[in-house]
Amino acid sequence: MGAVKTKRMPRAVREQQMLDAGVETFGRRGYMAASMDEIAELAGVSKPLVYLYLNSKEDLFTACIRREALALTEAVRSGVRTDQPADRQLWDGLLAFFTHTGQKPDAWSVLHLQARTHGEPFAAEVAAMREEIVAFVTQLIVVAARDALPHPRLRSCGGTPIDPDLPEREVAGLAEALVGAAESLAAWANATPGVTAKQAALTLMNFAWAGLGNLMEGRPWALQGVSG
Amino acid sequence: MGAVKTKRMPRAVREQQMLDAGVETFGRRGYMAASMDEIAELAGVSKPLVYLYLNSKEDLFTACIRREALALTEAVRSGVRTDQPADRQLWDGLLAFFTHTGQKPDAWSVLHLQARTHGEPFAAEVAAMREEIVAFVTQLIVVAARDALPHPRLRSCGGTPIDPDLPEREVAGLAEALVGAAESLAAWANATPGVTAKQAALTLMNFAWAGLGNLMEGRPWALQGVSG
Amino acid sequence: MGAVKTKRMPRAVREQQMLDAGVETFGRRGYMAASMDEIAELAGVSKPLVYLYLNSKEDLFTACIRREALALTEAVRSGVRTDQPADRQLWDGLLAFFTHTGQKPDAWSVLHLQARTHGEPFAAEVAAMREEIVAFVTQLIVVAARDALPHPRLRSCGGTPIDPDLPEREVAGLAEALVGAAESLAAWANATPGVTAKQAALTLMNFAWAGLGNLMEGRPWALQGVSG
Amino acid sequence: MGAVKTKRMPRAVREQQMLDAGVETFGRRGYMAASMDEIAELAGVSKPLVYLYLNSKEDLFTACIRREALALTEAVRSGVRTDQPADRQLWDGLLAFFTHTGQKPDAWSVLHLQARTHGEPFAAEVAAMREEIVAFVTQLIVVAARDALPHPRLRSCGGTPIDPDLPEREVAGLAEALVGAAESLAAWANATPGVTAKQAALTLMNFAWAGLGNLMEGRPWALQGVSG
DNA sequence: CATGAATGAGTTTTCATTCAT
DNA sequence: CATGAATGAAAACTCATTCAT
Repeated sequence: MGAVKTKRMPRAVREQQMLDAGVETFGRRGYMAASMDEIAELAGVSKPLVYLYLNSKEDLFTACIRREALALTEAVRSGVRTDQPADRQLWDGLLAFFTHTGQKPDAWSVLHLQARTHGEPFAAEVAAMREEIVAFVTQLIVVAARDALPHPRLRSCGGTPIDPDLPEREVAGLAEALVGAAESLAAWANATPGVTAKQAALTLMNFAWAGLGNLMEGRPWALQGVSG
Repeated sequence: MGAVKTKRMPRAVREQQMLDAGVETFGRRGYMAASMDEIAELAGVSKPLVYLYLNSKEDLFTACIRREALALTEAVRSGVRTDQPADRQLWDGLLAFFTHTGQKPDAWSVLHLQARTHGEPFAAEVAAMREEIVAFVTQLIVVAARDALPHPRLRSCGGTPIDPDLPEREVAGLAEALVGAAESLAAWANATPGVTAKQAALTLMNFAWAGLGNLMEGRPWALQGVSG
Repeated sequence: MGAVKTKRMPRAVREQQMLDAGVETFGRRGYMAASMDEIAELAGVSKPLVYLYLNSKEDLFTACIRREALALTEAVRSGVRTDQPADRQLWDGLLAFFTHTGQKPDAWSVLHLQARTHGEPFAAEVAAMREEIVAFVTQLIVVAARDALPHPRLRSCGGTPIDPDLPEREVAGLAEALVGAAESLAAWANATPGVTAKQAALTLMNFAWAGLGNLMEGRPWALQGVSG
Repeated sequence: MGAVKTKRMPRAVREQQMLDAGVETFGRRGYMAASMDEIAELAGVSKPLVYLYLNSKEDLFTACIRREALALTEAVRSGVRTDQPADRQLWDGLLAFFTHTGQKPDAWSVLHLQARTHGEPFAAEVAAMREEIVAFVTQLIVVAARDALPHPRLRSCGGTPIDPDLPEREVAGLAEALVGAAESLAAWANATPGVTAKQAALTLMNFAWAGLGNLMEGRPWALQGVSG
């Protein structure tokens, strides 16, 4: 499992091994329950070397979060081609997302659970990543509303939605819901044997796209006795 | 904040005070960072008494999770009337859910974050609650498919979906997505000042219902080059 | 050597045992070389109890310094009767001082060496005690100058010396020198077998008193080519 | 501050740079708190080189003590001309002493505080230096007793005092007191802005010389009820 | 010579947990 | 019942020291 105990490696390599061990341990045990002893052993080095290179448990955790957040956003980014229609972009993004989180469950645990559960130095780190993704999704929703599903209400929208019926707050909520659903499905797919990234993506696509579509077309869900 | 230090109370009352203190402390500090000292002090009792009644930190945490899970499901259950149409049931359930999580943020933090972040004894506890909710939502989806959006494909479905085109796995994924979205929106609503339970519920309703509807009507999202 | 391992003692007693162990260990090993493990063992308790009662190594050290500084000044104070002539007061004070430091060499090491060698939280603590002693000696010098060794220059001095020929700074220097000599002699007496407190006091009395006397009488040491 | 990082210097020079760094660091941080890392960096060399040249932290500290002890005794020795009268020799010695300690406060801290505070390998080192100074002062006292302040009691003394009324032990105590006073005044002068070496020397001269004088002349301090 | 890589052994400190009263 | 007294075990972190290059 852990790196083979090899002596005398350049610092950059050792650091990556340490981050590997950190992600694995933090992801499985949780931030607080993970001990530096265990991480060092898994990395195949002594504890002082971990401290020499990464300074502290907090810094190590932050470095893990940062590396994995970068890797995830990079995976999603490189899976999407921006010259495609919005729904295709969303599909590609989701597929890349579920593929990545499925391949690196520990990293996903670090980002999705551990980082958010342990207060401010860390939550902010992952919040930045999340905002980037939410912004990407928001953008897709807006673009979809204008290009793919043209409707008088939205016809002359610019980059930011100004339509009074679909205000910023609501779009933010939609993006939040979509991203939240994706995050949950990622955990579910990881925990449910036999669920592939493609299936997860398709499920979410089905769930979300038409709902968004109806919404854009001015046919929101409504019920008597309920007012927004 | 903590219970007033009063002497000689019946065991049941003392236990509830301890659980109150536990939920508050676990919710704010996290499971590991919460100390039994702090919890005992907040509960207004001595530490040995906490051990006498609750046995251990693990048991205390489990008891907190169980109580709050019960309270949440109970809140949702009692918000829903099963003689209503499916969409109304979903709406009522979401409203009850967001109202409850908004009123007890520490309890929600315990259930949503802490319990899932700290391994097996606890994750299972909250998973049980989650499954109940997912089952409820699944049921609503199935009922909606048959009653509210009748379609030949689903006409003769019983309590469990057996239609080959909408297999269990897919419905489970949809329910998972919906619940996940709800969970994320709960955290988002708690963290975003000015977002009410009603707004959160409406956002999710809009997002989900029409998507589900289209799906039920046999018009899933599709893209050339993508096959389920 | 250490306290006999007895169980269940009241806090006040245990704290004194811990301070005893602290003084002994800090005095012999030095502040930094002393380990909390060693102190706890010598006190006959477990380490957590030391931390429960004394909070930290720093606080423990400070408590040791404070207790021993108080004990020393108290010993000197109670050895002096203020209704006696100045030289007798000085003699009694020195005797009490050397007796005390001779009986508690570890405590003296803590005050004289360790506390001054380890920076600000501690140096200030012992500086306060020292200032009290220096003030007492200064007072004796001034009183002696007026009462016991009357001289025109000093005749009408009040509590504080205002004579331009014997300014505050110089008296402070003299007191400093006397106290410094006493401190050194205490260490010397402790290190030289066979030197009693009485002998140390007599040596210093002989050394200092006549010098102060001549000084008061306006016959300071002078050498050609040397100007103040 | 630290030595400029230059390559390829002869060993003797490098060693001096290391000792410089050691004295500065030990003097400021204390022996234990000083880290070899810091010393190596301040010296502008790598840590292994420090070990190659100086072997260990203990040896480095010892070397620092030894160099500075030598420098101090050398400074005092070269400030005194032995063809001068005893009081002049004492004056010159004190002046040289206070001047040197004032100019090298870190070195003085090493000798006066750190070396004596950290147990046997080091205390012995500085004790040797101290003994040399005490011997020099003792010699001055004896010479003064015979030459400058002749008195029947001491008339036929040789290099070592044999008079039963002024035995070795007592002279040693006097020298110890004088040296101790000097040491204290050195620290006091370093810590009190505006006190010059000359002022410190004059204060001590005034304090001590006449006392010694009276003593030599057979008029020691005496009080009824007190017997040596 | 000089250094980046590496560590064994130790430090202070905390915490869940139990007993005697 | 209730609590002050007490601890075993383990955590994060540091440091003097060495080796391979």
